Amino acid sequence: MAKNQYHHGDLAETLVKATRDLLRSKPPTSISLREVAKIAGVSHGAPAHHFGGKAGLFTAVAIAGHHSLATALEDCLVGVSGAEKRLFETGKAYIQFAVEQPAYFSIMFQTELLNAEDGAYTTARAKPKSVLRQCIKDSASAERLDERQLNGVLVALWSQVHGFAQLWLTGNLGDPNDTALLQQLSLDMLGSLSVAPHINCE
Amino acid sequence: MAKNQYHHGDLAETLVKATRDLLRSKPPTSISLREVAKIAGVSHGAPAHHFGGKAGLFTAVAIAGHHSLATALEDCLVGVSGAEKRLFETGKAYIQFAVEQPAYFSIMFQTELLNAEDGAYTTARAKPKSVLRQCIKDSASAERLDERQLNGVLVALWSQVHGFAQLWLTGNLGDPNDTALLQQLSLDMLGSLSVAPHINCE
DNA sequence: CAACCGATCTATACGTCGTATAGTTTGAAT
DNA sequence: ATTCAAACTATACGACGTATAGATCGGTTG
Repeated sequence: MAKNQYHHGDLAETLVKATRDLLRSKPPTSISLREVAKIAGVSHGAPAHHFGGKAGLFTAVAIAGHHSLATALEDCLVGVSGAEKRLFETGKAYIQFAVEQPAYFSIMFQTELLNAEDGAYTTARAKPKSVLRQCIKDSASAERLDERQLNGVLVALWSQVHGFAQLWLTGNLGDPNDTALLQQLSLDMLGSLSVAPHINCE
Repeated sequence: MAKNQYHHGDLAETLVKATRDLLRSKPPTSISLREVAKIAGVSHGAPAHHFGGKAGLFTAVAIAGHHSLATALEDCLVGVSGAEKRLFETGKAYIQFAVEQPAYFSIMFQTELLNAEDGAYTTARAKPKSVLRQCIKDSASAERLDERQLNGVLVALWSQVHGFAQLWLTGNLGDPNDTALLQQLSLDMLGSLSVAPHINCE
């Protein structure tokens, strides 16, 4: 809280927030520690003390991102009933999170920019996964699934929404600015789970 | 071919190949132009002339990667019959490509490192997509699908294998070195298309 | 055959970056 | 009041991407 140059209290969080703000307008790769430090009003050497280096700062940002994503996945379900609908909403929320803050989302999974072995990071990134898992587990027909099948569905669903997000953000599915197309494609995709089996039945 | 310092003929391709080799042992982010130039035995300013800059070189590598991926997706189907089996094999091939050369695969979709608007790049990255599309189109029951449904299935499938690849490579699904787990998870996932509808039926 | 010329590559320089290190300041405990 | 660890600054260093001017080559033209 203190505005003194030294010991201003929560520089760490300030730096994380500054990085998050920068991520709204530019990708992780083009963000420099010096730029973050300047925004926070500290010397460019300060971040290293709190985070050990650039990877450390990015890791802290990624951790916050995973917590934020997990929360978003939980919040999208308030007042939503029906197993199918709940799964559908969760998928939409995952994609929405990624699309609304592309750079924030991307840094969360760009392990070569992070201290991927950091315990807090591995713990944090397990949260969205467990929310998805619980969501699937709650679905009515999931009771018939054994642990391995449940995990298969989890991986399949997670992969689907995650892959869609990245493919969309990188322009592989069409113009990333075409929100109408995004709406259509994401719904078609989430709905195609009931279409896909036609293929399996040859 | 000439070993003279000047005009050695195909420096461009030499640089691309050198980059590809580096990608076997380190991620794109940690590769420097100067390092690539040194391997190719040229001055560190040379790459800029051929590719305009780092992004240009990476774009050339990404283009080669997409061609390579498209070829892999085609080659995996020789002698494989049955619509379901062919789709299955294509999915496996996509994942295999990504897992065998993680950095090569990742640079292909890391648009912030590339000249994403480059025509040759956008053309090249459309190839794997069209191979997938044809594969789906060839499946027996796909005849019943209209254009939009077909596209929905394409996006769903592509998203699934692509997302799985990235989640796996970033360690989100388990130890990336556990090949047995990879085998199990990928098969479970690809097979879960017939399990998923249970969820939709509530 | 000789002069030329565009393309290819080198040499050099510049600003920015991440990081390491030594020094300075602060708040709190003794 | 003094001490001390933590927080932050100041400085320096090597590596990087890029721009630019110069050197060198192959091929073409007269």
